[in-house]
Amino acid sequence: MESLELLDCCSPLAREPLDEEQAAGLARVFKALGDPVRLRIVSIVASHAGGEACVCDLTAAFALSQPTISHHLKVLKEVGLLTSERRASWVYYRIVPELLADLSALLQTPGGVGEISR
Amino acid sequence: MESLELLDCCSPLAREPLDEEQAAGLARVFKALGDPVRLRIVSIVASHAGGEACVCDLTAAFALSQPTISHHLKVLKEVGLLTSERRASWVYYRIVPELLADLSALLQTPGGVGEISR
DNA sequence: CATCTAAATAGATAGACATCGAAGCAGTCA
DNA sequence: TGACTGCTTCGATGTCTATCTATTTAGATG
Repeated sequence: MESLELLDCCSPLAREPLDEEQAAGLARVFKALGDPVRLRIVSIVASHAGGEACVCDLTAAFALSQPTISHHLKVLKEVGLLTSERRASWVYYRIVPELLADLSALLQTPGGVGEISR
Repeated sequence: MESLELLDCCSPLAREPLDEEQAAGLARVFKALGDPVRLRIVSIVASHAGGEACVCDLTAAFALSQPTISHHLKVLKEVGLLTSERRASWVYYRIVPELLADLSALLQTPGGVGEISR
């Protein structure tokens, strides 16, 4: 897992243009979220009791093969949105709230909704 | 442009799992942001003087052909992240801050960063 | 009108990706 | 140890997409 100081700190998109490197790093994360199945996986994990879900919970939630779910989990983990931990027979996935918070801050319209335009 | 009540209202990802339809709609938007060029376009437009930029501003910022930039603008517009307006010979693009704000709210960790895990 | 410039569309192509079944790996348990 | 279960990895495949060049559309202007 590569480090993910994509944002120096909470700078909103609108303050200044992203340089190529920042854009490349952030785009990887958004691309990971840019699949309906992965978005649902994230939301299922995030809202699951205890803040974690095992792969079996997830495969049960989709009409997709288990390897496909595993693939999506790998993608989400590679960009730093999820972590995993094996306990006994099961592997549990958790979200990384810091990264979600970073993305949230990035997208925040400075000064609040509707202040920039309109 | 289809309507975009993707979020009933600012509900964070973690409150409850997204249903298929919500996930599909949101994933389209994240996918649009999931390309480095498009992310930079959004940031350039958002941070540009007056809150708008013409296509010529954007083509000048990339080592890409004009049709390629046009393609990316179309994608961003189709998911509702940008609007465009023609004035004289030029077409000006603006961001839609409401949608960015919705996404920001969606990704917000309920209760603040780091409260859920760790 | 003829011409020029800005932007969009069309068509082609190479690379990426979501998905599957099959095979491999890792723990558990009798 | 052997068999079983949960998950990951591998390899193949059909679809999607980022990019290009060429063409077209739309305003402006002489």
